[in-house]
Amino acid sequence: MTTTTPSAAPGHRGVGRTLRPTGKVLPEHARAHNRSLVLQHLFHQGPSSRADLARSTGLTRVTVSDLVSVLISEGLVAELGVRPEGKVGKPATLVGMRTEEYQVVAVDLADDASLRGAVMTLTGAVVARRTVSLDGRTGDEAVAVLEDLCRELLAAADRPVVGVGIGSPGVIDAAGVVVQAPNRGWYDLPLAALLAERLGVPVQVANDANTHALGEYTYGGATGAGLMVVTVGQGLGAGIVLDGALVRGRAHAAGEIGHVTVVDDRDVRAGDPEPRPCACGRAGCLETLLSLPALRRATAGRSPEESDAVLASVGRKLGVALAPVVSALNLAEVLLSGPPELLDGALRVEALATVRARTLPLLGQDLVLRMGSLDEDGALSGAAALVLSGQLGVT
Amino acid sequence: MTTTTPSAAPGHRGVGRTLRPTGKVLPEHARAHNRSLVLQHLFHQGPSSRADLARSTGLTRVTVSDLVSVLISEGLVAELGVRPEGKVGKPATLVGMRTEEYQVVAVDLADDASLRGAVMTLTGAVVARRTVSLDGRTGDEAVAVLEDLCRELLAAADRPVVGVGIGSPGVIDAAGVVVQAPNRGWYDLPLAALLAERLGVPVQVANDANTHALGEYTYGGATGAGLMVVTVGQGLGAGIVLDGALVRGRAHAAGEIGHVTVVDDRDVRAGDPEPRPCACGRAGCLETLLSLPALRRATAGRSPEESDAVLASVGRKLGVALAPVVSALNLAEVLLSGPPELLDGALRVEALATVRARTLPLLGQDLVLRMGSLDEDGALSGAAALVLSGQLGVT
DNA sequence: ATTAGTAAGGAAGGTCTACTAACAAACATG
DNA sequence: CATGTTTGTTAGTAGACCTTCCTTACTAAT
Repeated sequence: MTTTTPSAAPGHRGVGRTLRPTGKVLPEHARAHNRSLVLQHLFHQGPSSRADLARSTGLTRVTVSDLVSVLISEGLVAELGVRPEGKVGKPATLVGMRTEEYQVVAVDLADDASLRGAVMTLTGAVVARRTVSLDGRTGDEAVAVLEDLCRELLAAADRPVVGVGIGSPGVIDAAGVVVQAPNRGWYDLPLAALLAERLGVPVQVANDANTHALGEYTYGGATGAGLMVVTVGQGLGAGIVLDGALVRGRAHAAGEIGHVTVVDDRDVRAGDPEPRPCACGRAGCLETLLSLPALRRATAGRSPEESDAVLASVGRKLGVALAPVVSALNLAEVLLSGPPELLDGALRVEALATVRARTLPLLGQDLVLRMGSLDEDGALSGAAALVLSGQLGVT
Repeated sequence: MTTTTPSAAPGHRGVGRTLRPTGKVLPEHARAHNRSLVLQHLFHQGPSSRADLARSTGLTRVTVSDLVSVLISEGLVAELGVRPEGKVGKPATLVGMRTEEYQVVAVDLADDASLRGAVMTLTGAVVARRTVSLDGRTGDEAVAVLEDLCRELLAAADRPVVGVGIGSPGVIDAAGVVVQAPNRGWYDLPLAALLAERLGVPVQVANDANTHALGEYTYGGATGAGLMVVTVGQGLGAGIVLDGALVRGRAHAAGEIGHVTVVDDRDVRAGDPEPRPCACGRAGCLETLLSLPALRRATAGRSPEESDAVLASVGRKLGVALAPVVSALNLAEVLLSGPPELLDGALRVEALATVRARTLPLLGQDLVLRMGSLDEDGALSGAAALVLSGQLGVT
């Protein structure tokens, strides 16, 4: 660094201790932003005329025409002929994003035993699938398996591939470096950069729960004004979208709600069963109640009524944990992702009731707590959304 | 509106249901951003040379020189002579923000009975104070009292005033419209626009707890990567700063954690006293335990040991409510604002211990939970920070 | 059939922004 | 004293968007 500046101006009371992230903005960044804006509208609104795009983006027709012509020359957008509906004036020429002419490779690493991948169109339709077993391999060997899977999927694509998106458990920073993913034995592994170099294709990597949230926002039509997606799988994760952007957190660990304590000795005194030990080394974590293994164990061999009672009690714990988050962030939507037969019943109903009962009515009343719109391919859709976001700026 | 676009392209599975906030970016916006960037560095790092600014912003010396010359012509920045420390090369000309040559009017509406205001320099030093009693006036009358106070403060300023910043309880949107502030009898009141027109000066209005958080970030040197400021006063509020920006929430009600339920019948079974009724119409809200009236009532006439026990139990409740938020957002810092004799002892210690005990060690271990750096003028500093942010882009 | 009127899209020219390249000024050092 | 280093400025260039004006193509009214 340079030797900078005298300590402080008079009157500064300790201002400026912390590093503030700053960044210059160049006109070309504005251009990229506006380009994404056009793509965004075409993606979500479907084919439009240039004039339509000008109206909805606020840019002039000239600028939109210019941006569109670049997008057409790149092949991302195509003219689709004249709009049929007749009105006064010159008929509009529709342009549309060529969402079926490009593909994305999406990989879901949520499962401990196997890697699931797919080739998808830009709209999230699955074109081909591949699944490979890990057979206990971890570390560099697991990376090699992942790389092979990606190659296979890239070969299976029958259209140009925009990029590879990977949703993985663990703590992953914005550059796609896996800070830690204990299940895979990955620590400080620059997975995105590494695969991008080996595959020769852009690669985006992010936490699986976070990508899931992004997927619900991009493909599921969820709001971006305050969204939390709770993913129930082997473990429990969550992703939060505020103001259209993923929340990452100080150490890139935002969304790790699986290990919030929800059962302690006070709860036992109030009538709860003993807290179960958790893989994290403590006990009573939410994940010990709300995860597929935990839910299956708790409902196995029970009558429907008994199961519902158990699921409701888990829903209540979830609601208790969600209430402060909903309040602090004034969330609009909380989505649950996982098997509907376990989640979309007493559990969900009780969770919503609990959140409503425990928050300011102003905050809780309008809250939506529902199942995610994405099916079992939600994780893959999220990984695809990651590519759309990273490569095209479309969310 | 126009008649837009056919419903959707084939393959769109319900994409684009919700309105996505978008906005074009023009080169002039980039310019404004870079201008703020320069001001920001001068504000926080103190006087620097143009070359220093170029290095720390990433802009070229030419561009920085250009921006600085504009700022100088506007009077916001001044040359301060040559840097004393001799090194090789041409000596640097220091330029600095003229923080003492401009003033800000800040008003704190947190108190139910009176309005506190001050004239402050841009660095947050108080130049003059005024306080007026409301005498029970509400609605338009309260607005009139506020307007008079602002006029008085504007007259008391002996330097040009950059703007008026107001921190008020209630739900307030980004445009400074008071959606609801029951204590004042304000509903859908465009307070910022109204006062700006009457006073002829830019006016910024935001929730008092949110401004407080902004103040800790701007003046207190708190991190912007994940900050929550919990303000304990007549009631309980909070503000959250993520990625350098205030979280506003779906209905502009982010930070309303005062009415999260923390005592219910299960807690009673576990040994807690009966939940107290709350002003919100429910019972057992955090605010019924953690607010100045509640804390004073709970500690009045108690021995220090008894008081500490009470405060610790309140701290525990706070910790239980904070744990899910800290986990979900991976917060870096939680600050408490209010009387240190009540907060900065057993309460804070127990709250931190509770959060740590109830969150993933990775998340809780590095968490800082401390008193805010701002003194009793914290609310005013926050209001001043609001003006800096709104008018100059400095946070 | 003709004439208005309306809307879409493109071409020309202008302004703004930041960049690169080159240079003069001012100082420390060998 | 010559040399090298750093600062800040001047001049020229490329990019990005804007305003204005024009042509094209269609509907609606006469």
